[in-house]
Amino acid sequence: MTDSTLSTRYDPKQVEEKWYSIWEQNGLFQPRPGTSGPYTITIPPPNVTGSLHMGHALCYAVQDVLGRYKRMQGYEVLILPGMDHAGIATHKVVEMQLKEEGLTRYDLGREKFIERVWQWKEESGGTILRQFKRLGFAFDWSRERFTMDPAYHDAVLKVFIEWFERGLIYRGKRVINWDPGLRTSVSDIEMNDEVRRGKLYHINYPFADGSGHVTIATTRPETMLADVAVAVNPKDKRYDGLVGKKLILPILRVEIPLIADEYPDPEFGTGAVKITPAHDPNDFEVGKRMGLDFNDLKQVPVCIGEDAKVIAEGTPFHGLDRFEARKRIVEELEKEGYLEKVEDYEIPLKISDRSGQVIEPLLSEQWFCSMKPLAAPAIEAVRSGKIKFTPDRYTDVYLRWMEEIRDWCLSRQLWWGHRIPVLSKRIHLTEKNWPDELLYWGWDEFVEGHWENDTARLVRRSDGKAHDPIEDPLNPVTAETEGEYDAFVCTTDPEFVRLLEKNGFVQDPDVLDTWFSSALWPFATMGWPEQTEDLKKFYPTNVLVTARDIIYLWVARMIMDGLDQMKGIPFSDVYIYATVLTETGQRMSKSLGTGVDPIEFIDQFGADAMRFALLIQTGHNQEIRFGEKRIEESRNFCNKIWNASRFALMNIADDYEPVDLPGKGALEDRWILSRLAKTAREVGESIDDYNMMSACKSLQEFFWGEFCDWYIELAKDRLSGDNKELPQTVVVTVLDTFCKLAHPFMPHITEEIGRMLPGAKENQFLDHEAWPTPPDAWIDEHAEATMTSQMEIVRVVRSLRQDSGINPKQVLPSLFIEGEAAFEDILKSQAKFERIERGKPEGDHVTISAEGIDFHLPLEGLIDKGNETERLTKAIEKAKKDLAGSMLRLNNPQFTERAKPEIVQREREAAETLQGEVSALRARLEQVQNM
RNA sequence: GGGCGGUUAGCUCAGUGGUAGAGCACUUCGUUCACACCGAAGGGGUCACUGGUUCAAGUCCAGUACCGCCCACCA
Repeated sequence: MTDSTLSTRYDPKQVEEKWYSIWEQNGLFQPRPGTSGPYTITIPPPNVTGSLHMGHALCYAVQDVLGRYKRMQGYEVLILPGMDHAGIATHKVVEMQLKEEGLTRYDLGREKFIERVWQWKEESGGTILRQFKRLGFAFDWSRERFTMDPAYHDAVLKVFIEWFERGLIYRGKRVINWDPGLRTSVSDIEMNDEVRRGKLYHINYPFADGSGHVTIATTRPETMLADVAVAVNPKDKRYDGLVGKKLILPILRVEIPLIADEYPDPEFGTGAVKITPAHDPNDFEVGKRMGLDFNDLKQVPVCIGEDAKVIAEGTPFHGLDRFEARKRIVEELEKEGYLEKVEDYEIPLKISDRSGQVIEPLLSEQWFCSMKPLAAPAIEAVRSGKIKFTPDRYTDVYLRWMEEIRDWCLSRQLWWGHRIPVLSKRIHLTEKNWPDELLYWGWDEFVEGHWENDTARLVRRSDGKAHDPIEDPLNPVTAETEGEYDAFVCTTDPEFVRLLEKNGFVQDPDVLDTWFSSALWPFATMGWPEQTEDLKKFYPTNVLVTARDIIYLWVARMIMDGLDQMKGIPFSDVYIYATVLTETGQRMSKSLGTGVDPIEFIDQFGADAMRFALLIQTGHNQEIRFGEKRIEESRNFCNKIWNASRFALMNIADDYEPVDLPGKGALEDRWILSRLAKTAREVGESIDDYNMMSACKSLQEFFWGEFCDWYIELAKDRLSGDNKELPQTVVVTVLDTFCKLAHPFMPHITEEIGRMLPGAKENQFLDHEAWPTPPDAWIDEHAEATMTSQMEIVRVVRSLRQDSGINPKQVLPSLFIEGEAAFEDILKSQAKFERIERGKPEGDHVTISAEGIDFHLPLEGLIDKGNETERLTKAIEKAKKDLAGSMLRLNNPQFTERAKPEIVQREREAAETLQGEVSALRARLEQVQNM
C-alpha cells in the first residue's frame, strides 16, 4: 500500500519536467546501436521567426511517436533536429523590429544588419528549443543543426558551384515576381492568389493614319507607359488586313505596331491586347517572339521601378506610386478622350506570401536554376514507388507539379542568407582583345590555381549564350560574337576573391532563396560533403513528416537534391499531416489573432494531454479543428490513467508475485488479455500506417472502455481475495503493456507509472524496453465473444433497474433468470444483486430479455404502471420494427439464395429471437395493465 | 477553367458492402468504498441530394449542390 499517498489528480507539471531532464541526463535521445538497423528522421527545421505554433507541435509530436516507437522496436534511432534561417521571413521580422525603432536596414548597413539578425536568431532559437523540450521530444540535441552553420554553408556553396559549372544555374533576364515591400524577387510558389474588386479599363489606341482605333482592355493602365505593341490573334477576322499598321500609344504619343500573336484570346473583349514585355510574363513571351533585345531600353522600355514607382521621365507621372499613377493616367485618358469605358472587374492578383504586398511583375536579371534535368529522376523515384506518399493522394499532387516544373529564380535581394558566391564583371570582347582581357582579369591564374573548387563562365549579353572559357579557352571571338560579355567567376576562395576584386570584379550582393539550402537538409545536416560516419549510417532517412503547403517548396527539392548529390533518395516515406485549424475552422495565424502558443495549453493541461489531443485527431485527413475542449478530453484521459494506476498500486502488495497467465483465470482475465494483445497489434499497425488517430483511439477505448470500465470493476473483489495473485498479475501486465504502447504518445505519464510498477529497475526507461508483442496464445476469440455478451446482459439489467427507478448503488436481494446463464458472478457484482435465482418470482416484477435470456426483477408493490407501460410499448415497437425488416429480407428469395450462408443464418436467428421477444413483451404488457 | 478533399447525432469526428458509432453537450440517477478531470442509464441521425450497380449501399459507380484546399497566363 505504498502509493496510497498519490494525489487523485494527475499533476503533469512536476512529472514532465522531472522526466525530461532525467532522459536528457541519461543520453536517451542519442542513437543507441540496436538490433534492427538505423532509423532516421531529419525533422523539418522550424523557421527562427519567433516560436512554434500548434501545427509544429503536431508535426514534431508525430515524429516523436515514430522515433520512440522505432527505438522500442530495436532500431538505432536518430531524430536530428535543427532550425532554418528562413531568409525572407526572418529578414522581415528584423526589418519590422528596426522599423519600430525608426530605422531601416540601410541605416545599419549590411554587416550590422546581419549581426542584428543573428541576435534575433539566438533569441528565437532559444524560445523554440525550450518549446521543443516542454513538448517532450526525444530528439538528439547534440546533433542540432542550423542552415547557416559554417559547415552547412560550405555544403550550400558546393552545390551552387557544381550546378553553376554544369550549366544548371544561369543568369537570366526575364519578368520575375517582385515584392516591392521587401524589395526582392520571390518565387512562383511564394505568392497567393487573391481576387480584389477593381476596374477593367477599355482604352482606344488610334491608328497613326487616322483611320479609327483599336480598343484594348487592361486592369493596369499605368503599364501602358512601357507598351511596345498591341497584339491580336491571327485568326481574329476583325483585324484582317490591319496587322502591321501603326498605332499611336496615348499619352506618350509614340508609334507602336499592331502585331499578330497566338497569345490574345479572340473571345475576350475586343481581342486586342496591349503588350508590355517588361511588366507582364505573358507579354514578355510575346516580346521574345517579336525578337526584342531585352537589354535595350529603347526596345523594351521599363515604366515601374523596384520601389513600385513609375519611371517615365518627362511625364507628370514620373515618380508616382503605381496605384496613384493609375488614377492619374486614367484621368488623363478620359480628358483626352481615349477612355472608351470602365467596367467593374474582379482582378486576380498575386499577393506576396511574405509581405502581403501586391506582386509587381518586373523585368529583372536574376540567377535561375534549370529544373527539368533535376526533376526527371525525382519524378521517377516517386512513380516507381521508391518514395511513397501518405496519404497517397499527394502522389498525384507531387507528380503533376513536377511534370510541369518551371525554372527556379534563386536570387533574393536580401542580406540575410547564403550569399551567392559569384563575382562578375562586364567586359567588352573583340577578336583582338580577347586574350589580353583574359590576362587582365587574371584568367590564367584562375585556371592554374583555383580550378579544383571554382568555376567560371562568360555570357554574351545580346543573346544570353554562355561561353565556357575552360572548355574552349581559345575560341576566338569573331566579328559576329564580339560585344558585351558578363564574366562570372564562382569561387569560395577568399584570396581569389580579393584578386578578382582588385581586377574590378564585383561580388554579387544577392543571397540564395532559403529553400536552396533547405533542400540539402537530409544530408547536409549529417556533415556532407564530408563522408562522415553519420552520413554512412543514417542516410537515407526513413520518413519526412511535413505539411502539405511545402510539398513543392521543400519536399520536391529535397528529393531532387538528394538524388542529384547523394545519388539516392533522401527518404522513402513522406507523411503529410493535417493542417491545424481553430475550433471554428479558421487558419491559425498570429496576424489574425487566432494563433495559439502550445505552451499555454501545456501549462494548463500538460504536454502529454496536448500531444494526445492533437494525435487522436490526426489520421489521413487534411485538416483538424483544435481547441481547448479537445485537450480537456485528453487531460481527463491522463487523469483516468493516473487513477486506475493509483488504484492498482494500492491493491498490489509489496510481496507481489506474478503468475503465468495465458489460458488461465476467469473469463474476464482471458478477455482482457486477448483485448490487450489485439490492442498492441492495432497500435503498431496504425503507427506503421501513419494513422495516429487510429492508434490513439485503440489505446483510449481499450484502457478506458474495457480495462477501467469492466476489468477493474470485475477484479475489485478478487484483488483482495484468496486468489489475488492472478488478477494482480493481470492488472500489472495490462498496465505495464499499456504504458509501453502509450509511451510514444504520452511519454511522461507512462514513464512515471511504468517506474512505479513492480519489477521496474533503476535507470531503465520505457524507451529502452521492447515494444510489446503479446503472443498469439493470448488471443481468445471465445472469451471475447462470451464477455461481449455478458457485458450486454449487465447493461440490459442495469437499464431495467434504472427504468424501474432503483438507485444504481443499491444492492437488491435477488434477480430471477430464465434461460442458460453462465457467469452469474459477473451479473451479480456488476448489476448489484445478492442472489441470482432460477425461474420467475411470485409477485409483481418487471422483465427484460437479452442474449436469449429473460431477466425478472421482483418489484413487489413498486412498479409504476405508467412508466412500465411506456417502456414496454416502446420496446414492442422497436422489436416489431426490427422484426419487420428482418422478415422482409428473409422472405426475399434473392436474399436467401445469394447472400452468404452465415449472413442468412444470422438473420434467421435474429428473426426468431425478435419473434419471441415481441410475444413475451406483449404478454408482459397485458400483465402490467392488469395490475 | 482543371484537380484533390469534405458533407454521418446540437458540436467535433470515427466508420474499406451485411440491422448506424465515439467523445463533448443534453436529461435522469448516483459521491465512505481508484478517479466528479468520475460512474450508470437515457434521449437524439430518412448518413447533403439524384440516379445506378447489388439479395443487400453511409460504404461501390455516375451526376448535382454546398464548404475547404491546391494548380492554371485570360488582358
